Amino acid sequence: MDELLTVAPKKAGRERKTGSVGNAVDEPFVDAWTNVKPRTMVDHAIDAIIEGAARGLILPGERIVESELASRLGMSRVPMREAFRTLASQGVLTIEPYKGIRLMPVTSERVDQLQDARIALETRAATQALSKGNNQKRQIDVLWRLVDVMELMATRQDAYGFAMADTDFHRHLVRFSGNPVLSQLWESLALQLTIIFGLSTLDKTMKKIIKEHTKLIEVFVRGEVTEIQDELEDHILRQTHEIDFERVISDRRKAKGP
Amino acid sequence: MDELLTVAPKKAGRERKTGSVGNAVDEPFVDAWTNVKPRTMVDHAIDAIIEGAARGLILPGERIVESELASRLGMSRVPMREAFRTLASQGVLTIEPYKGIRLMPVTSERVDQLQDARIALETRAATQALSKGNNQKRQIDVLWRLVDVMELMATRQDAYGFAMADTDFHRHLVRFSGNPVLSQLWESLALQLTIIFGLSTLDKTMKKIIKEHTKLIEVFVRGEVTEIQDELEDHILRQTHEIDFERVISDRRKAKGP
DNA sequence: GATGATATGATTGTATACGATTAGGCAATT
DNA sequence: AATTGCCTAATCGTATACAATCATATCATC
Repeated sequence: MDELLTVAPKKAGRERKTGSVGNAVDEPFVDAWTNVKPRTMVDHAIDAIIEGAARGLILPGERIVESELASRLGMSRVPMREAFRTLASQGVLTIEPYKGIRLMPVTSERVDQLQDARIALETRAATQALSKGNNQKRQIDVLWRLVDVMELMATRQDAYGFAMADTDFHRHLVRFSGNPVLSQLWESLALQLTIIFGLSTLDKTMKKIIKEHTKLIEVFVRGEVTEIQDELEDHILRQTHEIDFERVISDRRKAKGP
Repeated sequence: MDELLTVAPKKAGRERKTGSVGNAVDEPFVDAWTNVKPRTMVDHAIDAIIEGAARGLILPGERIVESELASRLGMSRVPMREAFRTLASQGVLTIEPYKGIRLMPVTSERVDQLQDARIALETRAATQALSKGNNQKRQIDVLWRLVDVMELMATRQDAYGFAMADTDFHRHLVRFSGNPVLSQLWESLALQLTIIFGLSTLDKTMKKIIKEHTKLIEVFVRGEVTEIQDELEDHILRQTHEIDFERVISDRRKAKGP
């Protein structure tokens, strides 16, 4: 970590939780105020680590020194360690007592495992969403809007924004299951995948990806369980295969190198 | 928390990780030494909270005061808080900044959600296990042995031991997928369900439960994907329906009452 | 009586200080 | 040369001390 992590400041006041476009499945607009929680140093630390990892300031498998990062972020080691515990429990970091903390090691095998777990969660979520009839206009509109965002980002060649919209698409699909447990597990996977892939979305296949998402929506509207399951599985596996994993890693190393 | 949590002492030395019967899918016996990690205060705290919750010393939704529990376990608040962060990230606790820590609130709705997520993970795991041919003698033997344990515990009327064997059965089934990510997510669910149901397994249906597991093994051996998926889903849902949820809660309150 | 301001105690969030463990170098020994 | 023991620096784990926040009670005001 040679570069400064200029992440922390961000106002010490109160803000809302990590937002995304829409609200929950049924809840109208109630929580907009009740969800306003104080942001502690731990939250900042968590955000900083995630962002630092996604931006390649910390590479997979690399060691993180508590005191160093703490002082860099302008806090003491105590909240730092609490952030570590949270992220370790989510699979982002590994803690070895008295040895140190490392960013999760990344192999193509592990990516496959994460994607496989994703398939498990997303297919179940879609199935449950359908069985609850959560594929009506209200939900579909959200998905179409996100595809619009993806198209916008594609024309702008904004790989980061594109990836975020893609993530949001799937996040909402999972939410339509109405099962927060599924959502929470999914978020943990999404976090790890975000860190692994970072900003490195390959622009040439954006059109293809958009097409796949429109197909997903169409199938979801139709409401055939096995069909959406197969479509989702194929979609996720395609994503894995289309990413040149070794290139992502080597790009990272180069970008950070000297 | 009126009663003493006499959980902590347990020697300060080094022990191995939380054990279960067998090893991983492929790994032989290599890690028996390399896996020996130092046990820190945080580990003790985590164990104590889980055990205290499973034994009903802390009830769902109930508040936990850091300093109180810390002194009870003979440690300072710092490792205590790290344990809280870990468990909160696994859904066992809820943290509200400056307000306090609570054991997860429990409703029958949440149990359904947990079980639903379990179905997602276990059916996928079984599917993957089959596709990798991990339903050979070596794996099946493990499952049969666990059914034997269940029978032994049933004759002994040892509800706790029975529940543990049941859990181990499913744990191994998930492991046979060879996907540690699935396993990790599953452990998080198992932890929450353990805390919710605690020791309160109802003895009258033990025989029925054993029969269900033998059926599961048979179907697993046969290797038909959709069949094992359906069987697993039914099995898990039956478990949910057979448990008198309100009774579990009220028993807890009574047992702790005065 | 309802409302609002203010003080007080309990509890959480954070910083600092100290003890414990590891990793690596170097010399002594075999 | 390989092994062993000991030393030191770096880093982690834990305890303690202090600051920030919340909840409640008390009181004044209308």
